[in-house]
Amino acid sequence: MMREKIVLIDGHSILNRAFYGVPDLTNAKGIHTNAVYGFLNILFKILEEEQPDYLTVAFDVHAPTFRHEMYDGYKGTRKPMAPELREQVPLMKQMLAAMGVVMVEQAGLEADDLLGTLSRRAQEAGLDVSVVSGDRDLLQLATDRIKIRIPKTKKTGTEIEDYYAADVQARYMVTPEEFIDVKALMGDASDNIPGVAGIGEKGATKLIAQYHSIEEAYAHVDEIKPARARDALREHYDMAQMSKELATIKLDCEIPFRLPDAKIGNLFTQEAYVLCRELDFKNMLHRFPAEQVTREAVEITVRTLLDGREVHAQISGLNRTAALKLFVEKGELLGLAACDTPGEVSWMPVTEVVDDVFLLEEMQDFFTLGKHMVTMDFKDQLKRLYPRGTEICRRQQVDDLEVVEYLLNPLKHEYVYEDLAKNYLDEMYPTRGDLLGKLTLKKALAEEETREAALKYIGNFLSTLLRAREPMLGLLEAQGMKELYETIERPLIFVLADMELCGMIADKQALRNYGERLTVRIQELEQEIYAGAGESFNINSPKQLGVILFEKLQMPYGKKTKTGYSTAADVLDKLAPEYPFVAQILEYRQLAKLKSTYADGLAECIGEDGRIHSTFRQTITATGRISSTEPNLQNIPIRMELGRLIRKVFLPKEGSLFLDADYSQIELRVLAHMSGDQTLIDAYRQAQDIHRITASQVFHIPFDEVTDLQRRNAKAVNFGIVYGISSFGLGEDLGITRQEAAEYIKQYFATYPKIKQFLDSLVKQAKEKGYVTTLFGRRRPVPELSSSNFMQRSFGERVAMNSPIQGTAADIIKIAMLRVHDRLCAEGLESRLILQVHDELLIETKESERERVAKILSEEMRNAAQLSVSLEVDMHGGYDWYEAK
DNA sequence: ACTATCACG
DNA sequence: ACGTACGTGATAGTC
Repeated sequence: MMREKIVLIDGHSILNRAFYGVPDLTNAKGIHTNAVYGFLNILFKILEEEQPDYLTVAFDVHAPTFRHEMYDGYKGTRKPMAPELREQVPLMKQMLAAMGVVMVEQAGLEADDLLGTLSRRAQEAGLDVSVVSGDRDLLQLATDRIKIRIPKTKKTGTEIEDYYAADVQARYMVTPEEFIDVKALMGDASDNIPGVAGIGEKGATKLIAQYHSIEEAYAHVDEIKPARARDALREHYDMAQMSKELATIKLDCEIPFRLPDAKIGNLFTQEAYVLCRELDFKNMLHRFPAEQVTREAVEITVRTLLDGREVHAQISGLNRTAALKLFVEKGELLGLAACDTPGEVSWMPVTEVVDDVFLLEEMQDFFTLGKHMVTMDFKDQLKRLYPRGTEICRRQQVDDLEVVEYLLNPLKHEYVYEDLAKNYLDEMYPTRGDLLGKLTLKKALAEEETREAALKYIGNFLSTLLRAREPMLGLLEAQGMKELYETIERPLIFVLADMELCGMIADKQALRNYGERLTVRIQELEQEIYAGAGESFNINSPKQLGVILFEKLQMPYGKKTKTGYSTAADVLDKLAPEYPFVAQILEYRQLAKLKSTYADGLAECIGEDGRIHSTFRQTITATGRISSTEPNLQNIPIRMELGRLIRKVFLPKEGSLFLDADYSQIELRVLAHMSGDQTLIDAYRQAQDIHRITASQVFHIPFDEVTDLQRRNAKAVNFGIVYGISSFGLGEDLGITRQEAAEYIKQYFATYPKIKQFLDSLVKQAKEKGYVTTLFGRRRPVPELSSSNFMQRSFGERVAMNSPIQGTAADIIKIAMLRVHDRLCAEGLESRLILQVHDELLIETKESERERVAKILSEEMRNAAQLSVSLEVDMHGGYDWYEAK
């Protein structure tokens, strides 16, 4: 018969491990949650592996101090608990209580002693025991029935080291009981165990392995070698005995503990579910049963309407706002959901008689009553109703709560209705996944069993939209982002929809030819590389390549990644001059990239109209930029000639050409303006070549005598400033020492003192307020700045310096896009804005409109913002994208 | 699902 | 002492 099993967890120790092993996480309310999150992950992993019958977590009564474990568990000193960790202790206990997990803690006893006692008692009761701790001191508890488990939180996941008594012996050369004596001899400053001065880990292990105990060693003290250890033990024997007492974990404490109480029940309770939701532990929710009931404050009635007259009866609500949402899946319109009275939602599915036009008229009815529309995913709805829907909606006030939530919280990775309900209505709704699983809405609506859940989803969604609008817009205004939203983000939705619909011609045949050219060379290189390696292997596998380069061919490796040798381009670049083999690898990599991502990847994206319709995403980036996906048209090669040639496949339509305009150093100009540094402002007023003039001013050299190297260095410093300068990063980039880089930075700040002041003020603001802002009021929270982790805090500082600059530039080009788009429409031109690449706009321009469009594009980009330096624009025309750049 | 790499601004 | 430049997305390999 299988023995029963108990898992005992060292609560504070595991929480501490999790805290340092998991990157800083906060929930929507800013509460730190990483330790609780990491703890639960370890807990679940262990429960899954062990399938135990009993579970207990032991805590110390007083929050203990911890070794500073970020890099080395051994040499660290004890530190008081970080506040971000301290605040998670009660949260952790709350979570465990919610899961019905038994916790033990007792005044005067350390968790070690509780674990020691409980593990022995359980063993005697005939159970298998697992003790889970981050602390190796617990190894003295190991027997052949008591397993000590030490989790290591790595970036690749959690790995657990297991020790039965025999494993301790194998790893440390001593038995678990002897382990106590080893520790007593070597001492442990962090546990206030003095040990014997002059005997370290090695010496202690050797002595105990030989004599098996301190007492026995002392009995043979005259035989001990080396002399230093002998004298030390002789001198400090009393200290050794005292240390042993301190190091010994108690096994026989009085603890009121009854095994049946520790029986594992259902961990995934309603209470735990709610707590996980509140802590934003999204990927833990799947562990809970699907029918998990959630708190819903409002009973929502969803009426399915198949007849227009019924609809009219529904829209008499006095509310000025109507939540309207067209549900569109993969371009297919499923129906319109509407809600203008809380709790009452109408669902009008597309049927044989109800089509786009019908539903558009329903929407129009709401507008006619003077109602505002509130929705999410508005861009997709607009695209589906083009062109009539666009015309109708353009004149309305339509609020997209996804965009609003993005402005309020730009660090989110997904925007879902239930988060809005939770954050702004304090109501908990099931997620789409809870209700529909992986089904499409179409399928869920069609199936009898899932239809109710689908309607519930629609009802919850619309009801949330209707009621969340006001608090969200109120918050937006309170945070000073109303104007940003109303004049930039909200109207931009229309521009992006038009750009996506328009798309860009790509010549499929030309792409194929380009790909074939690459293939020829790739195959040549493959053969040469296999010959050079003496075997064939997968060149695309960094792992295999690393073995070939650094083991078989014995090249010196520069860097290592978590998983092995780094074979990144900057490492290989250093090897290439000496090893032609490496140069071949680099060329192969380059061509393989061009082939897979661009030649083949883009070809797959060409639609039946011969055009590529990228999706521009407005709610992704932390800084306010837009992003481009499926395909990404914002990273088409340009720096290397071979890659740049791809741009020849992008063509304007017959009778049109491309006009492409990009801002010249917009971020540095934004910096000059925002910092108000007169020297930099003047520099922009007098010279074209800003990097050269920077070099001249920073290095005190006449403008005409600046060498190319000096200019290059100045350029790197300028980039560094924009990225949130650090001497390490700059040094890395320029291949100079950190000290030299620091000297450059010092010189730079001496030349432009207001820039230093400005950047410092950004970090200060971020620390005080928790966020930084752009010139147009866009916010970027910087939670990393409150981290106790040096690396994360430094990252926060760089983010605080970079975001206002990158974000302001993003704001400016969005303004330009709106104005360009507006004028093209207003002036009845056929030319279309089709692409934005952060500081660049591309217009497919009718030949007959070339002059007018050129003027519009250049003017609107220059005048998008009035800064203390002018915004300069470089513009080119061409009959493919290569030519227009 | 995650990592490494590399394309762009 | 710690170990990085800021912001993205796509692909291939690996587990």
